[in-house]
Amino acid sequence: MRSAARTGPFPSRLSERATWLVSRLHARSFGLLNAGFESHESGLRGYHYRLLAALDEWGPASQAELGRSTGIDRSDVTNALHDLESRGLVERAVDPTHKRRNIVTLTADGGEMLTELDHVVEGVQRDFLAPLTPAQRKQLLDLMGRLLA
Amino acid sequence: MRSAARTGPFPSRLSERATWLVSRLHARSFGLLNAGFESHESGLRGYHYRLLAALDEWGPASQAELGRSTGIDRSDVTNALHDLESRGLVERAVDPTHKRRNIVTLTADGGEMLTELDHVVEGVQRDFLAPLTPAQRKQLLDLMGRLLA
DNA sequence: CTGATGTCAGATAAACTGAAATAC
DNA sequence: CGTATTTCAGTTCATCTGACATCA
Repeated sequence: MRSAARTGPFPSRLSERATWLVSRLHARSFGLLNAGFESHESGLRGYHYRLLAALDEWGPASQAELGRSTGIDRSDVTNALHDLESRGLVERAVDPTHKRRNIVTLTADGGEMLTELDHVVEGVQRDFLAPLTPAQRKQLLDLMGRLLA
Repeated sequence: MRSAARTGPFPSRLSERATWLVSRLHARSFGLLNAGFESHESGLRGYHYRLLAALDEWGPASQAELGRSTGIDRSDVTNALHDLESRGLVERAVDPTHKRRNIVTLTADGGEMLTELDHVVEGVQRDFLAPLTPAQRKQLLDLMGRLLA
């Protein structure tokens, strides 16, 4: 093994690479999420949850704003919102002040669905963070939030 | 916004969902990594780096072991190793004690390539962790490591 | 026979690209 | 004209599935 011979400001060990750790964590949380959504049988997936949660957290928004706040591509926002609208979980109305723009609003049904999906995500988060103490969980969420701020 | 009305052991805000944070962080680090590998012009990507780094970190291994330690699927390990072998960065030899198994070894050229790619990944890590203090970076890597242990 | 391994062909689905039409 | 929004069609690429032959 060559790593022992290296020196430098950053670790050379794969297990200390932030990119690798994040990638592995993503794979795990993604798998847990998919299993959770699958078991819920609503047919909704990560994209849909993200959009519902964003509408709940930040209120009505245009599709472009939703895309920016959730990190979902504008064209994928369109597709996912189409699914949500056809189920009555969101409503799209033309913005009177800017007729090209849609104002997307969470409906009552959408709120209920979000609450259900939230339980799924809560369960996933519980499993995902299980190895950590409550203080460590808080710390991790805080640090990840700082990175994204 | 409905979130203010919720109560429970876990946050209802999207920005405090571990799954969402990890997903966003992954997207960012993935983008940075891709840009880094692209600029390096070696034609190698994340898979290749992971395998080279795993061989460096844990020494020669079978393909199945590599798959388990890196989280890469067996069939993808086969493909990526084919690329690496054709460039002389790794060598594959049949395990004399188990003829179905290949022992994969990092070559000298592979070690040099890894060092180069490591510089790319170091740069990415520097950018990625820039918002955090050195102490916070250490803490984050530690917490992520615990989750994966 | 059971189980692990390496290989191959193909499917899946999130993420991205490019272009068009509309509105400011 | 330049910019932003929505939509559509198609692409990319990491990841996963299923099957098969080989060997302990």
